[in-house]
Amino acid sequence: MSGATTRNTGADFVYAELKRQIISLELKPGERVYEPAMASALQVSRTPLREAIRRLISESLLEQQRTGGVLVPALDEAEISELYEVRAAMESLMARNACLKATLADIDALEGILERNAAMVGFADEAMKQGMSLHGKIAAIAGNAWARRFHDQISNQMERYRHFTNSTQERRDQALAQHRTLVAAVAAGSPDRAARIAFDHVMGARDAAVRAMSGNPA
Amino acid sequence: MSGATTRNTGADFVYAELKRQIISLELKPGERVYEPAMASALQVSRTPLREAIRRLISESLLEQQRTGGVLVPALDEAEISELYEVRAAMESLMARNACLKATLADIDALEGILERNAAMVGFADEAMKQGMSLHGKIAAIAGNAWARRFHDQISNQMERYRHFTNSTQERRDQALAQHRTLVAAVAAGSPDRAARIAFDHVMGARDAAVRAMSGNPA
DNA sequence: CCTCCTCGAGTTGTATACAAGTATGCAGCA
DNA sequence: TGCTGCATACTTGTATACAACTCGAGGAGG
Repeated sequence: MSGATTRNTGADFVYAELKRQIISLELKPGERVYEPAMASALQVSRTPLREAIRRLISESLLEQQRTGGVLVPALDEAEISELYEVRAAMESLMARNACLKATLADIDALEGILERNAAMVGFADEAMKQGMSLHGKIAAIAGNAWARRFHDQISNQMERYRHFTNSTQERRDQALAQHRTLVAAVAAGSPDRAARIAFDHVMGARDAAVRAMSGNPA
Repeated sequence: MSGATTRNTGADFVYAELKRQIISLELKPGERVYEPAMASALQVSRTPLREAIRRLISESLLEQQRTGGVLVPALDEAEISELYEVRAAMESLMARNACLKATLADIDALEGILERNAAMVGFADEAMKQGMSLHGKIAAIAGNAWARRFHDQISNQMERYRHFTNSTQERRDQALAQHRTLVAAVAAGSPDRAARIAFDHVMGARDAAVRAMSGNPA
């Protein structure tokens, strides 16, 4: 038995590949996608390509223009702030729920992640990954599928802005400290406090990103 | 010049019509959708139908099974709680932002809606509409397109559960009172308080809905 | 010179034909 | 009886052909 969650269809492959190209900026913001060219590049016919494009449009990873035709959405400095805000709302909710549902084993797991995270100080990429895994664990504990869905969608969008929002070492140290207080709040079973910390944590990241962008105009 | 936002395509019509049927429960939860039958019922070929189906799947208004084939998602009592939570997070965020951005004219508009709302006491449907329009105005003031998007998606999902979560007159009175305090917080420029009120307001609706459902098992 | 129109290349939208996969019922057999 | 394997009808997935539309170039007329 393979663990595949869906039948392996060409449209799914095209979806994944296009998504990857968009998120990695391999397809440039503002660039138009022509169906015949893209279809032959991916070695499929226009039919599965179009189905993949529809999915991507409904996730705002592609954009349809009124006249017909499809575009990679342009990057917009104002949008990134909105993305952070929604992410803050989602993580805040998940922190609250995690607080209400966490078992002792869950709390041990969170603290374990925190320790490994602390060991990564100075390695930006690894620290980033650990931060993601902390959040992933919290999301799993919270167990709200819709929140996770939206959070993932937001993360995909934000990935496109990554190059413009590089974080500093100082910022990463601060993040680690905030993660500590967050886990402490979960361990203490204080949902309001956990929610507040998660919210402020992401909003702080927003402010840092906005500052970094205005300092580093694209 | 027509105000149409997109070219009038068959796929768009099919999308809107299917969405309507799903939300209104005209298509029953758990029911399978067969492409040839649905295509001929809507008088289009399978091609635009399939594109509409893909969009609906990515909004979770349809569900794809591993074997291929598409289903109207079943109603799930556990899910509605998650939907309310995410909606609470979104409205809370929007209330906060509205607080930060509202002009004096905006506040006047909110208070106007509140007055008209109060006049509707006793008319459940009208009161519901006014409640929506209050929230719509707050969303417009907040101006976070992603939050609005997600909120709309959640609202569509919740619509399917509407029949099982009828509210009481007492609950509607309470909602009106909470709306008053929310607008007051916005007028006073207290973002934290506004956010908190909005969150608790929706979470209260969640609790009421969950109670109503366990009392009225579907 | 400017405006408007026409025409044509090229693109998207739709229908249909075909290939691949899935489920159901029935015969054969232990 | 209960199970296996197969044949068949039907469904979905893909390719291709065709229709409708968009946009730009270029010429006619003002």
